[in-house]
Amino acid sequence: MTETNEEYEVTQMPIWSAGEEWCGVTASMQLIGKKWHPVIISRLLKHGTLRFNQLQDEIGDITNKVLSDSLEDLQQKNLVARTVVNEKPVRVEYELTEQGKSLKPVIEALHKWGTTHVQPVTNDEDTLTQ
Amino acid sequence: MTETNEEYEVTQMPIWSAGEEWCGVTASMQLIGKKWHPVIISRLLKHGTLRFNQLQDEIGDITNKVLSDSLEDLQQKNLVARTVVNEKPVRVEYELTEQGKSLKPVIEALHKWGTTHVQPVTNDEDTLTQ
DNA sequence: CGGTATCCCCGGTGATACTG
DNA sequence: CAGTATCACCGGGGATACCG
Repeated sequence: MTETNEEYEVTQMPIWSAGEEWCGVTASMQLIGKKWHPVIISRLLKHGTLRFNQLQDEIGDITNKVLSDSLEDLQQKNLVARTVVNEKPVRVEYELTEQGKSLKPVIEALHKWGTTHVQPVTNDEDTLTQ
Repeated sequence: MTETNEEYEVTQMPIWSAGEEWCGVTASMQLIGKKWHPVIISRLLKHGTLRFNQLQDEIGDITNKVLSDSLEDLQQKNLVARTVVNEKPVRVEYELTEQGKSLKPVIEALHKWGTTHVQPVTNDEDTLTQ
């Protein structure tokens, strides 16, 4: 609630590194460094708006609780907005806030690097010599 | 050892999301999604080569064990190279591999977003109205 | 200097079941 | 449909001490 579009303020401590300026990398990681956050955000970036179960299907192997917790965390951080549409049955929609959308370059960088520099292992058989 | 410059192969499972193509975001997070990895990498990107204690000083609040563990992990993932210089006392240098250096855009994106969109909280007093 | 070796703790993650 | 409510686990992260 209290739809403020302000920046989320980091309260955890280790933000400053000794003798260095503010570490933006650490700051970012505190907001999106959780296991499922980047995937969730990338999904919302791609589809715009998604409902709970849609999100769950998109991601595939995430439990209710974990998805719920993650979304809650993302809301607190003002990266995701939750909208309840009073229909029958109730529909709940999730979308990125402006803050969240501003993460696009970050997610794209992650995606690009992942697809370019990481080799997936199709584990039908280990083709490793050792 | 065995200085292969190949791509690290992901062995953990949840790489594919249901009905979707390879998820590069998840892949990336499996490699650099640990708490200290991005900071370490950003430090090495900035300084090129650093010794153990230099790295520790740069980061500030990281213990021996954790830094050691993180570096070990980064080596396994072929992102960081370790060189032992036999002097007295022994000098050990860490630098990014080519793989590691290729992360530059990612780290830059994280840094830029963090410095632009996250407000640091200098906790001398809570200036929050609520 | 550049690490190991222990030990411990907490919370992120997860499985399962239940609800408005 | 969109979640809570429990309970449990496991390992990343950390403090401290020791070593070649």
